[in-house]
Amino acid sequence: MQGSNRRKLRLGPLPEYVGYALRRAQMSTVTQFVGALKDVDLRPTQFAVLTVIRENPGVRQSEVCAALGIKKANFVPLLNELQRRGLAVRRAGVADRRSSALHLTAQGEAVLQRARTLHDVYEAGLAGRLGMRGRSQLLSLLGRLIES
Amino acid sequence: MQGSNRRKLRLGPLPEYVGYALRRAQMSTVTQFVGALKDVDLRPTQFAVLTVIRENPGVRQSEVCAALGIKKANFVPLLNELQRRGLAVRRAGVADRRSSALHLTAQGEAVLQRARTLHDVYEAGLAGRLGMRGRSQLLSLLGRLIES
DNA sequence: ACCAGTAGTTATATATCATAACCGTATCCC
DNA sequence: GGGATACGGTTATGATATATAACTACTGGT
Repeated sequence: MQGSNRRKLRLGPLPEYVGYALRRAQMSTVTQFVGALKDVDLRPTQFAVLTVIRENPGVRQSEVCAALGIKKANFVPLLNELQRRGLAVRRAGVADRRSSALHLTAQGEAVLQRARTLHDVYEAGLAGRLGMRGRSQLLSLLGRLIES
Repeated sequence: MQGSNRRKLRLGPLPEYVGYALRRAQMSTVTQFVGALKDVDLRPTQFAVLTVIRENPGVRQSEVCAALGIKKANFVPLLNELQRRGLAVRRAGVADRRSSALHLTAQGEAVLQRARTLHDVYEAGLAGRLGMRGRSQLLSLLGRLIES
């Protein structure tokens, strides 16, 4: 990343730690993700939010938050940005006037469509490293860590 | 996390994405890590830095940065904090007066020792979810994602 | 009509991650 | 040996992520 400090350091037990390996893997994949989707300029969380809204037109903010593990307070600026960019909108709730119903705009649909194409390339790159079998094993193993 | 928005949302293709699964798994494990080590009050990065210094007494900052994927600029406040807490020290470099040689203090050694005990419990919890075989598979698969 | 709870917002603090510019020192090389 | 160049570390700064508490507006039950 910088400097040619290529004297190999001893990492001790770190490489044997699941948490450490997860951290490093995630740092690496996020970087790749951002690079792969830079044409549509979407970060992983934004991509996930758009996807959930698209799959569930009219959802409430708190539902998206619960589904993705985002705090409702942090969701506000996140959605503001998507709205500012014309990708998603808050519509007034019909039954419950406290809540807003989230929808993608036509442009949001288009951008998400394009993002998916780019994401597919990125995902294929990961699958290439893992192999088909490895990929499904990984998904299964990570799933065991997620369930709280 | 909040609200009883337990209407199951459709997540679309998200659960099939390696990147998304990694993200969720890491969110979950970091939370567990912080909880497990709250008695010694170490975050994952601090724990990793102390470990590397301990394994390589006298390392330079940039070496630790390269080994752990930390930007040198961000390493400064990180180490400042460890030094402020009396866990690590910068000693003047002997051969090269630009660099500082990093060492753990006696207290740093003690805290790291204690941290490792706590970390072992946390790691065992993860291993319990994965199984011994699953754990080593996971480490292997994550390793394939890390090599850039 | 009251009141407890919910949806969303605001304000705020901390941690994380990235870039660029800078200082002092070391190295290279003529 | 002296000047260009590179390196180690620091500072400053900005963007992003994450967490908590308090507030407004509204809901639903009794």
